[in-house]
Amino acid sequence: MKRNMTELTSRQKIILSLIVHEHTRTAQPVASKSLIEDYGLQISSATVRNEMNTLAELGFIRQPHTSAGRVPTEEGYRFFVSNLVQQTALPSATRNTITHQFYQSRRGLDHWLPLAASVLANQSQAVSLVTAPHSEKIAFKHIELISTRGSQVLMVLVLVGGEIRQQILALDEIYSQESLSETANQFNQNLENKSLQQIEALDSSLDPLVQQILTAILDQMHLSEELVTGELFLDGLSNVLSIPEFIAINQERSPLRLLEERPMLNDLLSRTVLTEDIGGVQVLIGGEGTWQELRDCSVILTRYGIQDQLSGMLGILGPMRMPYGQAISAVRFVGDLLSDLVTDTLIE
Amino acid sequence: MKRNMTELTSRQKIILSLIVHEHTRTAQPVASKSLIEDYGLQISSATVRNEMNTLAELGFIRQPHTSAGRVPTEEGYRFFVSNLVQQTALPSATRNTITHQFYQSRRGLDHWLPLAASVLANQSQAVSLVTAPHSEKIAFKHIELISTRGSQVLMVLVLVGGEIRQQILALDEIYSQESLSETANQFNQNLENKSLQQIEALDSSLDPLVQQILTAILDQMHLSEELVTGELFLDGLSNVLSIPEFIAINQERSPLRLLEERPMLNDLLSRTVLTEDIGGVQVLIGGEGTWQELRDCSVILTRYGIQDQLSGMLGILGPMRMPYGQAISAVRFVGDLLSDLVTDTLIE
DNA sequence: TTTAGCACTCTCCACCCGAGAGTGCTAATT
DNA sequence: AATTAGCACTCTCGGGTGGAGAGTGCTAAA
Repeated sequence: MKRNMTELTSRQKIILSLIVHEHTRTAQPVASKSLIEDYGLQISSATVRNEMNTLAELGFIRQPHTSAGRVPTEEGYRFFVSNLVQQTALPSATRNTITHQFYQSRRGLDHWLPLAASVLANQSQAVSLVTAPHSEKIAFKHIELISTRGSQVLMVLVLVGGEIRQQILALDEIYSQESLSETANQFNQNLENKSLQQIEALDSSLDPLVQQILTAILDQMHLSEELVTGELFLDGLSNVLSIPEFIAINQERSPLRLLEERPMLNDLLSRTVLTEDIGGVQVLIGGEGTWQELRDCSVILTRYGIQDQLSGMLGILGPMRMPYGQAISAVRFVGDLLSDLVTDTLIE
Repeated sequence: MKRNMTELTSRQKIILSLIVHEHTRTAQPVASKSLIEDYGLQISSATVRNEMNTLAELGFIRQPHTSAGRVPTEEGYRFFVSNLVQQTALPSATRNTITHQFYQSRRGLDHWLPLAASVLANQSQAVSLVTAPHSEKIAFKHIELISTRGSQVLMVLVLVGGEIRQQILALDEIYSQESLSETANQFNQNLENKSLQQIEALDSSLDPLVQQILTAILDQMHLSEELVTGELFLDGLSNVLSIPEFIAINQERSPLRLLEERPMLNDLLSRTVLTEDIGGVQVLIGGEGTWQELRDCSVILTRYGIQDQLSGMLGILGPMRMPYGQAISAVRFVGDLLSDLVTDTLIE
């Protein structure tokens, strides 16, 4: 029994690839005979069966029952994705169409993020998720105080990177718009590009207005530190409703719960894609022992944005039986596209 | 055969109510015998069957097949909701818990809206949706121009009602932050509380900077006119995965598509809940002939906000077999709660 | 090392059958 | 006239059976 995975003969690799391919296509166990017929292999089904036995010993494929065809195992998919998958680049016509959708009428992130989710969902026929980009280090850029009604003030805080946070402040007394603007100006002059830590270290002023606003600023900056603070764009849910893996035995264990429970999602994202540089695509197959909900699913994730400055995440969630080549290409393509867009509109 | 629906005898009403109740509980056809046993009726099953025949003639219940129990029809549910449903107010302990969640640490809409979706989903065990509130009439409140990099400028536009819209502008030439601030101030002085129409009617200035910004403002105000422009908060998807009505025969017809396709959703919302005053709860049963996707589902919707000023929508989407009493109460309760919160923090 | 041949295994589907749930109808009762 | 007991009838559901067919494993030959 060969232990080293890379010692597969090229024929074994071909057969494994074909099994994976055929199984993603038909969702059925793959028979030795159908393999040589459908792909025109110049070897007999008996030979294929012999090789299948070897692959089964290595743990890459298994039989649902005696005298059934073969199904890739989790290990099999993992080997396939690591060593055998070939990126099937999107057709250039498709690429152009997508790019055009993004660049027409530059509407900004609130247009691009849902569009990215929609494109990913369509291309992969799976569930897609896209998070808003997020500064690596939280720093003050600009504040605006707008008098609204009585002592209520709308604070609009812009962080370096372009993130906008708003809050309604109920101040102790009524201030005129002039004095509010003046106070905002002071903040803008003194705090520009200051990090959260630097601002926290400032001597606290005694002016109650300034004090109150400073507290609010710090609150908002702290909130912004959370990983997935703001919006999460999902799409393609209906792609996946008829896939048994997603309905699972009981609904408590459905993989979709992962998308609804923010703590779980944060955990997943921070443990995987956050460890990677921008541009790298990570493939998580079968929950890797950690996420029970993902037992029969795979997740493909990447980061987009600007290294060490600003980044968000995007990816797809689909059944383990998934066209990895296409899916990885789609994730990479959309990720790169968003990175370009974000770079063009960076708020320094 | 009685034609007038209100001519049901009180016993017929009771039986219809019980059938609806029992069917939502068990998802099974309801037998005459089980009805008198489980609810302790003082009449015989034969009498119940006679009444059932009348109800069947009126089209309120039907038999899946001869010699099976009875199931409410769409019409039956409609009659039940219009005439028989009794609001089962949420337990006061639950109400307090929920209210407390909303009022603790007043973080604003970005906290409340997902919370509302989550509460609705939990209370109804269905899919919930919440849209951000939206001004009835679009009017300018405040603008801020922030120089970022080169000739790029971040425009932050605040509308009356508190809606914030942002856009990155690539200006023709590089302007200093001072001149940008000055321009912004001019806008703030001249445009405050001006409606979209009023601003459109203004003489176009010849200053290229002013012209460019005015165009951007109008663009953003136009975007804000769309019904569901911004975020849509969904929750409870996993509640519904195991419900056959949602998986439907083919995934093209899944009711969940309605939540993913913005045009469809806009259509649904504008045709139903938009016609209603704030506080009114609308129940849409079985798509009412218009929405094929909702054939076996019901939607309960309401508006929240401030009449004629600012409003958003919230509601739930569940199987037609749904505990309407609870669901309607939950929607009404959360709607009222959000209305209060929005009123407290109105940006005039 | 590969392959043809063949017996063997297991699934899948169609069919049947009996039990049981629930009704509709009729005749008796209130 | 309304209600009810009684009973025959209908239809579903679940289990069991059996045959067809798909696919394998093994052996022996090339």
